[in-house]
Amino acid sequence: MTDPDKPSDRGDQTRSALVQAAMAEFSDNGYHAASNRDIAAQAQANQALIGYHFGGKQGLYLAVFQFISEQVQQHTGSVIAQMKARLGSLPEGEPLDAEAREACIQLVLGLVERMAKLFVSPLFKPAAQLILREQQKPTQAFDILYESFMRPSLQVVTALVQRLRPKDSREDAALLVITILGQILIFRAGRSTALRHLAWEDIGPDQLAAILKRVKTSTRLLLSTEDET
Amino acid sequence: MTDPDKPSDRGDQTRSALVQAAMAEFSDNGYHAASNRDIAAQAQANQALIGYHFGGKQGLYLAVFQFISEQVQQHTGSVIAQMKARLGSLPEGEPLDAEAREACIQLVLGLVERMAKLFVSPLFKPAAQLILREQQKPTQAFDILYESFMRPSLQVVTALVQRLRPKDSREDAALLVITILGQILIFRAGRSTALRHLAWEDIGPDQLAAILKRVKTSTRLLLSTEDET
DNA sequence: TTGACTTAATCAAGCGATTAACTAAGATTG
DNA sequence: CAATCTTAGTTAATCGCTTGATTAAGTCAA
Repeated sequence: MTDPDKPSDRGDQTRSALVQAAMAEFSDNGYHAASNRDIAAQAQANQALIGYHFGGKQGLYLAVFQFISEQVQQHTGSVIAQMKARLGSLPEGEPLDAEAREACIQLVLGLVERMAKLFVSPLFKPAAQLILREQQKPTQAFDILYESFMRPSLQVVTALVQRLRPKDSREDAALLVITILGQILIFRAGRSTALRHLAWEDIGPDQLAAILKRVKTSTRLLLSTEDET
Repeated sequence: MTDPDKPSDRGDQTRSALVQAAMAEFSDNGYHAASNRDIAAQAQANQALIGYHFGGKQGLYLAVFQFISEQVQQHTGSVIAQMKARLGSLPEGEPLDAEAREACIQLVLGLVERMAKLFVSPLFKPAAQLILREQQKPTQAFDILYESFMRPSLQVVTALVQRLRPKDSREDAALLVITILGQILIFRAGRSTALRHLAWEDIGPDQLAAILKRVKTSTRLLLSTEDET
């Protein structure tokens, strides 16, 4: 019964190893450049197992995005849940008092911090590259990403922002959320440019702290200031 | 002498056609997925001409980035020049008066507008995708991009920002510039997510106007507000 | 005629997919 | 109990096809 390293089925271990290897290979140079042979070799498995377990290269590709979605949800799920709870407990019709405003701002800043850490993490690099590529040429894989964690997160954050800036339309709030995200995303999407311009060799703890300070300051400012007309 | 559509050498036309076709093909699914045969076919040229004119696939790839660099410089060069001129004419040691501040802010907003238009333009889409890909795995091509137009632009904007926020260190200013850029970049790098969340089908003139309004408002705010400590 | 340019043909190498044969572990029999 | 069957997982080998590069022959304006 109590087997040491999970007896699970042999198949499960193989599938997992293939997905891990595939994520690395696909992210490295794209779907086409990754070869089933290389993926199998890196997973210490036979090439034909890709066909057996996933139906083929494309099936494996989609399985990678399933895996990524689960990973991200584990990382941000708790903050999103907190936001939903707070949103539900907010007085419905009327403006927020200072205390409630600050609590909401803290929630948004918390999510900003989590996402910044995720984007910058070396462990998340392969996944981030795959997500970025799907943004340029969305396939079926993008739907998996969007429905599983992007839509839920964006919706709840936007709702929160709209409570903080009651004069904003839903589109105004959504635009603000997107641009706040952009301030973080650029450290992944424009990584090399950012590093060179900042004369950083890498993004370590010190650099992450500097990024967070900048982005949190800006975000707080943007959430607190009503636009002039 | 006065030939209608440039007599130029046959070779020039072939090279140009190959570069254009290559940009489209490379951007579509990446370096490896693009085949010399497809590129040649789209350029209505023979496959072996790639070897003859560019030495091989990689040479053609680099030529594409030369071309992109020239394109971008034509698009943003004038604003950068204006900035350099303004920077030179600013009083050296002392804080700026309200008039000078506003002029500097307008210059930054002008660049923001140009870059937003560029990022969003369908014509620039292939180039943008190639630039994004080079950020994730920089090759020799990234050096071409960075040295030709990224470094000059970033340096002058950062210098301008530092005059607007004298308390900021050079790194503070650089960070602010990067995050402002991020607010624009996300509409290219995170295009699909942004479109879905905003319930936009595409980024047309109306959507571009909304983006510009949001980004310009935020940028002005960020440039004008000293950070609290 | 010269030299830049272009062409069709060919090469070895790598690709994704498929197949038939093999293994191991459970379930079903007599 | 043991012989047999069933099924999931795995393997090596092979298929037709496309890849980037090269080459020798050909074109064409100066």
